[in-house]
This record gives sequence, C-alpha cells and structure tokens, in this order.
Amino acid sequence: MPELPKDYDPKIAEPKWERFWEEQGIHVHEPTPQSVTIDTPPPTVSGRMHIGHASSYAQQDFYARFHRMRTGGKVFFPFGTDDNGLATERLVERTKGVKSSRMSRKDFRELCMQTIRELKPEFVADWKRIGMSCDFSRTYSTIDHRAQATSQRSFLDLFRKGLVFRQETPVSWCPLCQTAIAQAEFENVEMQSTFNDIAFSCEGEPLVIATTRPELIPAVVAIAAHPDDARYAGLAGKKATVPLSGHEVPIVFDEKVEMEKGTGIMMVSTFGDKDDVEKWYKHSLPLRVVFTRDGKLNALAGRYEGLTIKEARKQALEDLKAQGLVLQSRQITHAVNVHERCGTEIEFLKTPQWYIRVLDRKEELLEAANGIAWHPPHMKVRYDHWVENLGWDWCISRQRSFGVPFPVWHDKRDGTIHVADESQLPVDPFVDKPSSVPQAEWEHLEPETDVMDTWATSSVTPQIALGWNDDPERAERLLPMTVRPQAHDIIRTWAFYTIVKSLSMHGTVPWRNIAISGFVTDPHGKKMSKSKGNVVAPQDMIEKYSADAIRYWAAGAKLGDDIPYQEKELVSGKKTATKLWNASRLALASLEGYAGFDGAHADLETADRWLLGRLGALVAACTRAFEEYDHTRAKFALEQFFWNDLCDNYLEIVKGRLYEPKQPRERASAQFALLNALETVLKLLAPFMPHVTEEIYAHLPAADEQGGKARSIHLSAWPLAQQSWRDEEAERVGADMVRVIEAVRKHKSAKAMSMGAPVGALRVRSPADLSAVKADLLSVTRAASLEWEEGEFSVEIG
RNA sequence: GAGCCCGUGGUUUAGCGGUAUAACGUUGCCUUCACACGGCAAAGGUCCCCAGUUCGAAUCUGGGCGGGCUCACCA
Repeated sequence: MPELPKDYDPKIAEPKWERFWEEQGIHVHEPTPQSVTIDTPPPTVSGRMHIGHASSYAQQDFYARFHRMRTGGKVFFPFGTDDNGLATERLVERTKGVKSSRMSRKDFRELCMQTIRELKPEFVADWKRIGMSCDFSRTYSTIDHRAQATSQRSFLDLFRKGLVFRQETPVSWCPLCQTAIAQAEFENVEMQSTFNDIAFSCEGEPLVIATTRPELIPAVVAIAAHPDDARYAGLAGKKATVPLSGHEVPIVFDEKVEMEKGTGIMMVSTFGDKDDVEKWYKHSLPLRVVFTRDGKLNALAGRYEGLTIKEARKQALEDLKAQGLVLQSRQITHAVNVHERCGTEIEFLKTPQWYIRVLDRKEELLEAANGIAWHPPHMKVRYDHWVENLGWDWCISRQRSFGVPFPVWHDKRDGTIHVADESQLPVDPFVDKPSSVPQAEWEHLEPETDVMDTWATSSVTPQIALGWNDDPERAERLLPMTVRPQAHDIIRTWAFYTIVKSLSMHGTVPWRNIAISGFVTDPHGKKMSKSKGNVVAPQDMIEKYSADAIRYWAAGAKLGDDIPYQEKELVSGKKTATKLWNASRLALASLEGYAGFDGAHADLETADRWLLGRLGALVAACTRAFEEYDHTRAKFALEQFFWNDLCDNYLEIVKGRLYEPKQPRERASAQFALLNALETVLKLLAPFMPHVTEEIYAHLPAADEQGGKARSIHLSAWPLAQQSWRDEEAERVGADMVRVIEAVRKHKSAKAMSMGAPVGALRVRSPADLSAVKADLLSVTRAASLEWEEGEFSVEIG
C-alpha cells in the first residue's frame, strides 16, 4: 500500500501538480454542443493579480472542475487577457515613461505590443498559480490576430445589418485622454463648486441666471425657462444679451427646466452637459463651440482663448465680478461625471463617431435578459435598470491608437465609406486596402484613424474563444455558452455589451447562465483600492497559506456577496488541507491487506452503514449545490461531514476494528466504508482544493476506483449519490451512538481525564437499539462494559 | 431622489415558520497508538427596532433605523 509521507508541503506540491496538469493537457478540451462552455473573463493586463481576482477566478474554477468531473472532461474553459484600449495605453505610458501623443501611431502600437509580450507571462503565471483549470494551450489576447479579426468581423456583420452607423453629433468626451467615451465609462464624483448668480440682460432689464460654469458663457446659445413659470412668461419672443461676449440669444421654454433651481431660468450652452445637448436638438439651436479637443478654449471664447477650462472658469468669474455682474456666489457640492480611467470631467463635443444602435432596442435587450438564468437572480435588476436608463447609443470609436482598428476607409473625394472584405481580416487600414475596391482607386482612400473601444472587442469573447471568425457555423452551434462568470461591477459594460453583440450577430443570448461574483472588501466592508492602501497581494498569501487555502476561503463567499478580507480566515483552509492529509494518512495506512469487502451492503457493520448513509446524503447535497452555483452550501456540507462525522467520530469508532479486529470481516467492512468515504470526500473537495486532493488521490489504491483510476482526480468521475447507501435504521443507531460517545467525552473532560483513559461500566438508555454497535462503542469509549435498554436517552458511567 | 442587497454571540457566518449553525477569538482540561495546523468541554446571542399575520417568527407582511452597492441628480 502506498504510504503517505508525514508532511504535506504545498510549496512543492502545488507547482508540481500545476505543471502536471499543463503537461498532461488535463484541461484541454475541444468543445462540442454537449460541452459545458465557460466564457471566462479576460483580465486586463495590469501589473499583477489582486486578491479580488483570486477569489472570483477561484469561484469560476469550482464550476469548471465540478463539471469536468461530471462530464468526463467535457469542459471548455478558455483563458484570455484583455490588453488593448486605454487601460493598456496608460500601463505602457506609465511603465515605459512615454506619451502616446508624442509618438507615431506605428511606434506606439509596436511599443504596446512589445510591453504586453514582456508583462504577460508573469501576469498569466498568477492565474496558473491559484490552480485555474483553464485550457492555457489556447490563451488568447484581445489584441492578437484572431481577436482583431473576430472583432472586425463582428463590426462588419453589424455594419451590413445596419446596426452600426457613423454620425457627427455631440458625444461625451474626455479632454485628457482626447477621445470620445461611452456612457458606461462615466463615474460620478461629488465636487465642490461655486453656484453664481450672473446678470444677463434682456432689452435693458437684468436677467439673473445661476451657473457653475461661467467659462461657458461665450458658448451660450439660448436662455431657457419653464413654460409654466409666470416670472418669465413675459420674455417670450425676446432676445437676451450674454455678458462677456455680448452676443444675443433667443429665450426658449422647456419643461425640463426646474423652476425651483437657481433663479428658475438657465443658460443653454453648446455644450455644458447632456441636458444642453437635448435642448440644442429640441429647439434647433445654433452651435457655439468654445472648447478644443484637449480641453482648452478656442478663438470664439475671445480673451479666454488658450486657457484650460478651469483657468477660464476662474478668469471669467473674476471678469464678471469686476463688471459687477456677479450678484451672488455660494459654495455647493454637486455630482459631476468624470471619466472613470482618469477622473477628468467629461465634456460634450460634436465630433464624428461610430455607434452601435441600442437606444431603439431596449425592449429586445430587456427581453433577452429573461432568457438567461442570473445567479443570484437579483443581479438582473442592475442590467434592467441600466438598459431602461440608456441615454445614448453605444459609441465604439476612440480617438486613440492602441486598439482594434476599424476595417474602414474613407473616399477623400465624396466621403464614401468602404469596408474590408471578411476574407482579408484582420486589417489595419493604414497598411492594407479593401479588396472590394479596384487598385486604381486606392489612391483616393484614406484609412479610418479611430480605433475601437476595448469593450467592442471584449464583448465578443464567446466568438473569439469559439473560433467564430474561422468557422462561423461551428461556433454558432456552440452558442449560447453555458455560463458567463463575472463580477457585478461590469454588468452594465461587459455583460450588457456581450448581450448586445450576440443578439445582433446571432439573434441569441450569449450564455444560458450568468454567475455574478462579489468583491473582496477590506475587513470593514469597504472597497479595496490602491489609493486607500488596503490592497492585498494574493501572491504573498499563496506563499504563506497555499493556493488551496485561498480557494477554500473564496469558497465561503456566496455569489453576489462581497467578502471582507481577513487574513486569519485563510488559516482554516490551511488547517483543512492538513487535516485531510492526516486523515488520509490514517486511512491509507489502515488499508493494509485490504482486498475488498466480500458481501452485500446489508452485511456491513452498522456503524459503517451509518457513515455511508451520511456520505450518500452529502454527495446529493454537494451535487445539487454545485449545479445551482451555490458553492458555499457544498463547502458547508462537506466541512460538517469531514470534520464531525468522519474525523471526530467515525475514525475514532473504527480504530479498534482496524487495529485489533476480532475477525477479518469486521475489519474489511470498516476498510470498505473508509476507502469509499475518503475517495468521495477527496472528489467532492477537489474543485475547492485541487492540489492537495490530487496529491492524495495519486496515493489511492488503483483497484478501488470503479472503472480504474483516472490520470488525475480532476478527470475522475464525480461521485454518484448512491441511494442504496441511505440506511435509515443505521443512521438512527449511528446518531444515538454518537450521543453516547459525546456523553462519555463530556464525562472525561469534566474529570480532567485523557480521552484515551478507560472508564467503568456504561448503562445506556436510548430509542435506537445499540446492541449491534456495542463492540464499536466499547472500543471508542474504553468502557469496561455496556448495558443497553430502550428508553429516553441517558448514559450512566460507572 | 430611486432601486437592489444586507443587518444573527467580540469578529465572520449557517439557518429563512417550531428561540439558533459553524469557524476565528476567549477560558479550562487532554499529548504512546493520523493530526497540538489536534481533541474535548465551557463562557458568550432580547437573531437591528416597532407593529401585524400565526397556536408559534431570526425566518412571512408593513413601517422605521443602520450599513454597502448601483442608477439618477450636473443649469
């Protein structure tokens, strides 16, 4: 019998098994329509993995490993990294000390590619090191050729369906990043601001308007009041004169003006915010743009030209004060939309952009979400809410350089748009030419300079992973995928955009299930962030406690629930692994000479049938929990069984029969139950603790696995919930037996006796007949004798 | 301003109609015979508050209070 060494060292064993899995291709799987397919989130290459990643990816891996065992290896679990777009540009600028604006597009793109190549191996290593069972042999990047081709093909598909359009319209703009951004990239920040009452004039009469943005006064195109506001009814048809610049603007009436706010009458400029944009459209107002793309003021702003928005704000206010036009100023705190990546206040700029239609498809998008099972169900509300409140179509163009290029050229002569042919993807319009256009015409073409939003590509992760670009029909047979695991912060982006794309491209939802994980917070439930300095490096924790311990901790967090991170909680995973190791050591050592139990289930000793009955219930509970994405319930049930039933009670009960059997048969009975329990517990625990269970599994006797032992526990068959193991009578007897053991322990503890110390005669009364387990009870309690009679439970110890 | 989630011993948490689960921590005892990274035992809870439904509520309903998250508010 293969003996287990005394100690288990995860520092050696874990990397060893990770190499084994990879070398043996344990997780490699070519998907078929019967496969369980997982739309793994590609993490953004950014330094290193953090503890939040560790926990949410561990949770995904639980399902992958469970289903892999259940389906005999038919789990498609791809891995990719997201490494294009603004986040990557910023990473490259930071680590290389460069500015993209000072480099050529070509050089910057090359530097980005090179930087990713440098950082990626170490970055991906962290994912392997927490035991992710992804198929790393097909790791993709959202900027590699296949991803670019897939993204471009998706664009062409939508373009040909009329779901993509190009329009010059006011768009949310980040003056720092100098690009358009989408609604989903807004972040709200409370800011201090000054609300100023400014005197405009109307036919010689003062007209007081409150604003926080005096620098926008030169951009004012109208004054607006509520149609029901009696104070301003008389202004109908009149013109107001704008201070500083002196131009005249019409007075319009609009229900959206709040009468109670400020002075009840407001200026409309092009553009201060979303409402200005709305009024501009609604009242067909002229355009007076005072900003440039980099957030400075232009010639139309007169003497403010060249100042930044903030400088101009200050200067304009001073000028107005000097002219006595500021009647009142008060400090207020108000919410301002900023760009989530850089914190810069968002402006609106009329520029040509590419959009995907979503606004007129809200119904369809809401309906689609009903076709996906949300885990937990309440997370769907966030999606619904987002869709209901969409204010813009999805702007997918970015005025940046490191992204997937649009497969588009413009004809200089008449602006005609030419797109690439599907067969030539991926294309870079700076380098390639559209095959549909005769060569003679190429000189008239100029490339589309914008690149796509990173979400325009990460929204096709199912298609990238399933190889849709190479074989669309096959990929479509594999859709929808089984599950999308992701965190709740990107429901409005990643989940939403993926649904938009899949509906548009294939007319189906991208996945049948979506499993939303929570966040790891600091011990007080606050978000972790670099700025708060409360981030935790999982690498250190792996070193200290093992990857299995971190995974075990992550298994304690329900889907959707945030987990407060407390280092001490990693201890329990480590202890569980050690306990498992030691229990296995005992079990394997006591299997010496075991050649199977020759008999039917009913021939097993009662205590053994009790254990197997409990085990059967455990298997059923764990299986159902995993099927329902409720890993915490599986963990809880396992923990109970393993520590209480198996270790504390059963192992103590059968030691006598294992070490000093009165007859070989009672020993074989215990060995049968013990081996089954051990093997089953290992398998049920394998999704949570893949390394230590693999190490122990390798030492299990080969003969006892039905159908032979698998190469890896992770390819072994998930245990069946054996109905034949359930045994009501044995479970009733077992329960009372445990009560007797507890009573004796309590007695010994009260007398300060060792648990191994002998006691005198036991007189036991209990509802269940304990005569069948008398020998086991005498052995575990070390009692001199035992007398049993039926009755209300009681134990007397002589 | 709106929505969603949560509120159980010092901390984290299970249960979700019959007064409560476990871990960590605390205290005491126990080391030949898998494990002191262990075992046993003890102390510690008006299950946020109020009202209702019910024979009975931590569990259901309504209303508060507190925390977290999300969306809106940007003149």
